[in-house]
Amino acid sequence: MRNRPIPEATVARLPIYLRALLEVAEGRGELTVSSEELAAMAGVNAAKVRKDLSYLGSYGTRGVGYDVEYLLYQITRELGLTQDWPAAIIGIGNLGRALASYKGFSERGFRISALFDVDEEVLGEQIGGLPIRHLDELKEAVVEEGISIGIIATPPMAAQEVAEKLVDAGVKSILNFAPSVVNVPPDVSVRKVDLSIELQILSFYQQRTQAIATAREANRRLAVQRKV
Amino acid sequence: MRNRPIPEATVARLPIYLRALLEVAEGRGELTVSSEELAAMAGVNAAKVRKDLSYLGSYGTRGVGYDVEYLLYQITRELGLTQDWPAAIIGIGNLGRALASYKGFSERGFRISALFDVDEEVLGEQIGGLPIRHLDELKEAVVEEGISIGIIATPPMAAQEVAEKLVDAGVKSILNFAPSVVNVPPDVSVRKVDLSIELQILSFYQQRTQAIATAREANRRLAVQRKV
DNA sequence: CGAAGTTTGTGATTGCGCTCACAAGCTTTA
DNA sequence: TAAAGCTTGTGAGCGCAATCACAAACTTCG
Ligand SMILES: NC(=O)c1ccc[n+]([C@@H]2O[C@H](COP(=O)([O-])OP(=O)(O)OC[C@H]3O[C@@H](n4cnc5c(N)ncnc54)[C@H](O)[C@@H]3O)[C@@H](O)[C@H]2O)c1
Ligand SMILES: NC(=O)c1ccc[n+]([C@@H]2O[C@H](COP(=O)([O-])OP(=O)(O)OC[C@H]3O[C@@H](n4cnc5c(N)ncnc54)[C@H](O)[C@@H]3O)[C@@H](O)[C@H]2O)c1
Repeated sequence: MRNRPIPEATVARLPIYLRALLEVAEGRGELTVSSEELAAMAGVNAAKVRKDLSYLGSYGTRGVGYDVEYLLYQITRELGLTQDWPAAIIGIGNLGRALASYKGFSERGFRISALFDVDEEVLGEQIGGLPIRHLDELKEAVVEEGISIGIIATPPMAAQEVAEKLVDAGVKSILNFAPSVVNVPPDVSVRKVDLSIELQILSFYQQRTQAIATAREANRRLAVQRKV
Repeated sequence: MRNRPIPEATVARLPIYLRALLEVAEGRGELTVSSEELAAMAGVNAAKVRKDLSYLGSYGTRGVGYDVEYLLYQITRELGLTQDWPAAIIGIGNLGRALASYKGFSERGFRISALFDVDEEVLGEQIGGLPIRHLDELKEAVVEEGISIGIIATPPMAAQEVAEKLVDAGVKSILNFAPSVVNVPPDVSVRKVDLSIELQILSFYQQRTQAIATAREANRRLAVQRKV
């Protein structure tokens, strides 16, 4: 089992377990944690927790649970969080600024180490000690700072072009906030965060339940009418 | 087929098709579009596009493709975007401000119609014409403004409490930006956007390919050594 | 009109992920 | 030491989603 490739769905949950484990470690000084407890904290099924963790190896003890510190270390290592991941943000507008001054990234070894834009107005401005540089300097900055992650926060029209510049500079991981599809070579990972899509999914389900409620209401009225 | 419930995976892709269709409609004045073209724009497989659209009904014409305007209308209707969805943002810090002044939401009928916080310092301040109100006023605002979506942008510790207040006020759809698990009754939908998790997934895959590259390199060196 | 060319709609197949259920293996207790 | 009690690790079964492949239905062309 432990030499099998880790399923994507599992990879996506490891960060959640990591967060739960940190909470356990910092909070009550418990040394071990059961899959049941972890499951409750992560909001998933206990069997899923066990199967997920079993892909990393047999790090639990039957009858006891998982050693918190040890499991923390193993997940951290598996996710590649024992090393530092310098990241660059491209497009320093509303969203880019919020991201640039967000403290939460550094907690897991992600360090924003360069900011880029093309607007003359903002070039040179400092945010959290970092100057906004021109996108033309991207390639040299990637090499100098060892940047491994590119965060795109430009308008959608510019996203593909910026992605290509990132790829050209050697960046293999991209997080895209612009609502547009970006195409990259197969050796590059792109993940997108699209708020508008999330809202549309919510409205789909809400509309659906509203429609059902309305239909029920109509039925009820018809029933009453028939009785009268 | 068209009376079957729409699979979740399909719902998540409809907004992407919608965006692609809008691009087709506005750009070149093409009246129809093929599944192949849509697939290319959405970055997915053509068969998937056809199957997805078939859940909405048979809106295409064989040998021709899909009528752009008609399909636009059908997807819009299915996603519930023919009506307005007033939303509230709770937690007006770095991220909340970026969201509050984002123009992109209104394009699809999402309207930010109230802002909430608990910090005395920011209460009363105006952002984009909206005042920041105290969280205690949430319930009355939800009723008055007909708010149907709650966007949580508070620190993680406050997220569960805020979610409960939203639920209590009657909100059935929640978008959570705080890195924490929130539990809600089964009739409420929660979607989460967690940037830190996205970065960790990226680092997992990047570390993995780096590890492979390093292993190859080591092998190569051993091979050279053996030859010498 | 008939044949060739397009493109949809969908049955069939395959693969992936979730859940269940339980043996294996540990701790505690007497 | 033996029995009872927990909790892990994982095989088996099931359902959802992706892909394939092709008949059906349309358009175009000769
Ligand atoms: N602000 C939000 O809350 C929010 C929410 C959801 C999605 N988004 C998306 O995030 C992206 C950024 O949003 P925003 O509100 O910060 O927009 P913004 O207009 O405030 O900022 C965009 C920035 O990108 C810069 N830019 C433009 N073209 C560029 C290029 N080719 N290279 C580098 N920089 C370039 C601009 O100069 C500007 O500073 C958009 O795609 C938007 O749709 C934003
Ligand atoms: N800023 C980012 O780019 C970013 C990125 C990823 C995730 N996040 C997450 O988004 C959330 C907000 O981030 P931020 O950077 O805007 O933080 P922030 O500290 O700038 O803002 C948080 C705001 O929430 C308010 N608040 C606190 N408790 C509250 C309560 N109980 N009810 C209502 N409001 C309350 C605070 O007064 C403050 O105004 C955090 O959970 C953060 O982890 C932010």
